[in-house]
Amino acid sequence: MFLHSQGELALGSRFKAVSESLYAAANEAYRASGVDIDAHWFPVLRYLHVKGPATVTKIAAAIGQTHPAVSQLAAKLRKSGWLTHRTDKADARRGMLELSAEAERKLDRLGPVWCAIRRAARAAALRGQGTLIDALASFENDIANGRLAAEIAAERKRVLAAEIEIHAYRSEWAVHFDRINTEWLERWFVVEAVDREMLSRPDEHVIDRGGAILFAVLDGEVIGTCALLKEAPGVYELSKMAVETGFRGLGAGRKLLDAAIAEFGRRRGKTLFLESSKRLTPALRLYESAGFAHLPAPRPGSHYQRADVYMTYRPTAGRPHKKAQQTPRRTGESSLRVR
Amino acid sequence: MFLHSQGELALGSRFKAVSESLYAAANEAYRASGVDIDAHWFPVLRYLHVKGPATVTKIAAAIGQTHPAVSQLAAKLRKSGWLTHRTDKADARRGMLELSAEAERKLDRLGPVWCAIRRAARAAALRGQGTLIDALASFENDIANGRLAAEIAAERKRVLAAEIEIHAYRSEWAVHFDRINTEWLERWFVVEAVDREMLSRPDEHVIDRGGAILFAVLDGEVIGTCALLKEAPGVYELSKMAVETGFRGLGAGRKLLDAAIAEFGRRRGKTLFLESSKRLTPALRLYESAGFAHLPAPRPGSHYQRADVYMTYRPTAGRPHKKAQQTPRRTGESSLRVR
DNA sequence: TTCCATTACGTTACCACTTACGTAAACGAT
DNA sequence: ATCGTTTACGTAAGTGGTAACGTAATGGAA
Repeated sequence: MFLHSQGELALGSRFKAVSESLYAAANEAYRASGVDIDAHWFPVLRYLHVKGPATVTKIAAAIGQTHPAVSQLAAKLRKSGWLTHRTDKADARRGMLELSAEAERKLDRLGPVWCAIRRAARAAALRGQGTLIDALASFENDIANGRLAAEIAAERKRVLAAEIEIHAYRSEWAVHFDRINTEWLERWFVVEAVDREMLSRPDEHVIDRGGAILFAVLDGEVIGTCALLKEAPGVYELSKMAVETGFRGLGAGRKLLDAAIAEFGRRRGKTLFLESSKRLTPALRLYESAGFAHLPAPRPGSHYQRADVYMTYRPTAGRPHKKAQQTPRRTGESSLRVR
Repeated sequence: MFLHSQGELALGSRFKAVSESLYAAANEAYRASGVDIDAHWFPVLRYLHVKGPATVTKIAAAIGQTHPAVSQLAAKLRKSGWLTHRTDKADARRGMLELSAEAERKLDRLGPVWCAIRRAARAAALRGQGTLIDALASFENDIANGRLAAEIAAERKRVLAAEIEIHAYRSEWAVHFDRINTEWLERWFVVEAVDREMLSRPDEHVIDRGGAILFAVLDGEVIGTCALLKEAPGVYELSKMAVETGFRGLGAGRKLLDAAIAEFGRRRGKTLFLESSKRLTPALRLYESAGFAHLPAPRPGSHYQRADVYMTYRPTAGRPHKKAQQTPRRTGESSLRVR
């Protein structure tokens, strides 16, 4: 092609073409998943999904676009029911954009598609070797002959066919323990120094002190974590339970919780407690169904100021363990998490 | 930035943003050069400049855009005098787009700017680690802090300040000998098997047979070539004289010709001839001014079927050699070339 | 000769995004 | 308390592109 002979001079045109092809490939994947979503909406929707409600200008700055672009898209998404908008009471200029419940539910399940796109794109980018021009040419080639789209479809199939597995701690997964919990903390609270410390050195703060960390893994991707912190001999705290945005409602939370309780049993623990927040109702319902019972909050000597829920595990109070594994709930636990 | 945390998922948005920034950076360089041109026009204008007149659909296919895009741009460029349009007599559907004389003249001088853009872009790409995604991040970084624009400006200054030098043959420049002559041949005639053979192995076909190849070099970039082929003892043919598109009118052709004649003298040659075409009037005028005189074409035993001009060097017929070096002509020799 | 598929290319409508600008609220210095 | 500046965000207009369609010429095949 003529443009390729122009070396770096035509990079602008080629980047733009690649950009549009990527949007098209992503849209194809969304259509295949039966989700009525446009790839151009991704930055805004994903931002709101991961970070929670935000203003127009904040989103614009975060995703590198102008605020009119976000404003116009938001207007459209509001009309089609993806977003709700309420003006701030404190500052009448500001309007908080928030995902509708339905939008949240749709996005909660998009993880596998995103995973497929990410993998296929990464593979295509890595196949390009050498100079930028060569790498770009390889990428363009994969797009032109449909390889990228084919790989996205194949990866999607793989991921959808895979089962969620629970694995014990591996130090190479520490980064995911950090990533998933940090994302969750930023969404719902704030990351404090204590959090950063534990998340950055989980070997030291959890494993070496007699605790355990479990990972939910889907086709090789870490999508959820859960920790069992040893408070005292026989006393464990269930903590750092989080499922990655986009992989909710697949039963990962339930499997993590069951596995954590099993691990607690294997260690012949006497007391298993957790602290959480009333805001996280879906998570609380999960705990209740697994056999946790409420105690008056706060727990004496609690590490967390904002914890207004305190629960302990009472095996007889919940339904039997077996049943939990047989019929994993698939209804939207939008934020399975213990604090 | 939020988008960067999304890995390959946001590649589409990022490519698009970088693309737009590249256009902006290029536009800044054009503005600095005082050329009233938009970077978005580059693929179309450059195609016409390098390849010659073409139809809408042909251009569209070559530059990877849709034909309406080219059609609309062509309409705009026609209005502002960059293009002329004449419908084909043989096929009334087709219309040949052609650069106006003024456009040709402008583009002939843009080589230094393009060179600067190419160098700065390549440098930015090399700062990335090698994969496409790293290169993208490097570009984003250099664009954000203004480094790309600064380097384009700096390179432009360097190139503009540089003098055109004539250098003897180096085998690592063989690729440029091929590139520049192939571009030229494709523009004006067609590349035949004989051409391809000589251009791909100049050592063997020119140097080893007692000939010479000269290169015009501007700040390290090879922008022109010229060959002295040994026909027989004391008999040389001036051939393969070409200056790269975009570097015309800088005097490279004149310098190459003078250097070739000097080399001919150094070898104590008796006869120096060339074959060319009547279509290439600016080149013919250059040869005449350097001391070449017309003989009846075709030359007995000519290699070239389409050569309808045959000239030999008559030192006394032209103005003295010294003067040529003192006052290089800078008027538009749009296609300095011997065939 | 007729007819239909193909080719060339223009037109239209639309889309995502931009720049430029306007409005209103909030803020801060005097 | 006032007034200029900043912030938030909407609107309008323009840009560069696409998809879809229309039209006219061309070129076989029936």
